[in-house]
Amino acid sequence: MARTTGSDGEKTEAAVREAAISLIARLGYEAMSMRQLAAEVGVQAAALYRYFPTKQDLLFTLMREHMEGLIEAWRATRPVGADPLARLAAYVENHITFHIERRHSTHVSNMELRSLSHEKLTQILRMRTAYEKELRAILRDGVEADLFSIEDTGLTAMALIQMMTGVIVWFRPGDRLSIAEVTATYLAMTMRLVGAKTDGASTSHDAAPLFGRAKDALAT
Amino acid sequence: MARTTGSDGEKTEAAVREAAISLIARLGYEAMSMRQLAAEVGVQAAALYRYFPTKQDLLFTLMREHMEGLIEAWRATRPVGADPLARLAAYVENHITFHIERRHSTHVSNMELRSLSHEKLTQILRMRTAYEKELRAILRDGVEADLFSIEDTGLTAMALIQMMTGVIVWFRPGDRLSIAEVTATYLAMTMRLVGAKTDGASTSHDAAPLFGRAKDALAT
DNA sequence: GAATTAATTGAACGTTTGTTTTATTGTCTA
DNA sequence: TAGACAATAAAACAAACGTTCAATTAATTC
Repeated sequence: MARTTGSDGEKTEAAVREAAISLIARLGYEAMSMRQLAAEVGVQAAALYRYFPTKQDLLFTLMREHMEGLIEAWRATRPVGADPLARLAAYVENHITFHIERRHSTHVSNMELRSLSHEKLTQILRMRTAYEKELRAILRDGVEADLFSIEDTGLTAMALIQMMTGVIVWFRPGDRLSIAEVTATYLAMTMRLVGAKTDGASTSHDAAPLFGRAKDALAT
Repeated sequence: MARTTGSDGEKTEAAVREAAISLIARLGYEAMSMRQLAAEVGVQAAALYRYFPTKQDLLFTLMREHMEGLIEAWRATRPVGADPLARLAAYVENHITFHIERRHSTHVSNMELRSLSHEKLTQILRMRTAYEKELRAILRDGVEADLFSIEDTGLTAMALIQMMTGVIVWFRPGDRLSIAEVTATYLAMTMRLVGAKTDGASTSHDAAPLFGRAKDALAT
């Protein structure tokens, strides 16, 4: 046999991407075989090579698009010119919702970096660094404006990102908490972590009002 | 050829463990071949099967021992009967130093869970849950004693563990910061994150004194 | 110093791997 | 309706995989 009735290149390629993300997230890149992926799509293994020259190119494409999506999402959301507090809140919200909504894709991008060639790895890490740099800038501005109390900007940025991305390890859609609730709680934790000085006389004792406001902000 | 001069079972087994941790951490479990591991040890692939019945058994042994070591380290360090603040500080210090000192082993235990059979996975997860339960108990006690301000104990415990374990992603021994400095900074961040009420009138503004005390505590 | 045990080699097994090649069929265009 | 092109199947490739087995030698025991 050969070409099957109703076959369409674009649809097949999309199906390959989707199946690959799910399969790599579940089994790992090395453990997933091209035959397995092809079977999931409902096609022969050879057909995959019409869309991706090699297995590693497929992985790279998935990762690149994930990072591009993340950076684009932030670019579209970030409140330019706003105060560091609002910018930090926007960063946290964007980061968490993006990663929860793309759990599988995030898993792939975080776990399979070592399967990339040096050259491709560099490309992905460049994007990642650019994204993280935005958070460091927010923290630095906040410290300069005397809004945050931070010992080490770089270290705090890494700690925050690890904490936020870690959500996908335990969170499952349809859990006890909604995405908005999780995001609100993480936002409150973030604000305390950076020692944020909220409007007036709020001390470390009463995180509740901050928590409340975070929730409101997300409800819109 | 056959048995080589000076060969010793115990030494070989230890060398296999060590090489396996390093190799799996760098390449991943699936990507590492038994022949590669054998070459690193300076032995033929068949010799490995004298010590570990299968490749997966080797992985499981490494993970089990890592978890046993972590739990034992905490058991030996934990200040029983102390107040939640001191217990939390001890937990953070133990967790971070343990993981930094065993970066490779931690990488293996965190990244290769999916390569375990259902039965072996359950065993590892049981240990992990028991360890995390300790942190949740500390947080709960702290909230009850009105020492912490936390929205959700379980969620906060996960966030803290993700944040702390994440250290191994970016930290390299011999970095700008020493292990003690990193631990001290993470301790300060943790205390703010849980809204810890320090001795007297400390608010969210002045984290510096807390930071200073954390450093002192670690210097001993 | 002979017998026994411990440690390892080297070759081989059947599978599975990523990838390539060739042939075949559906779909679109003129 | 003929020809061009797109999309796939089927078979084959060499290489690498985890693992087993029999043979062999070093160390230990008696």
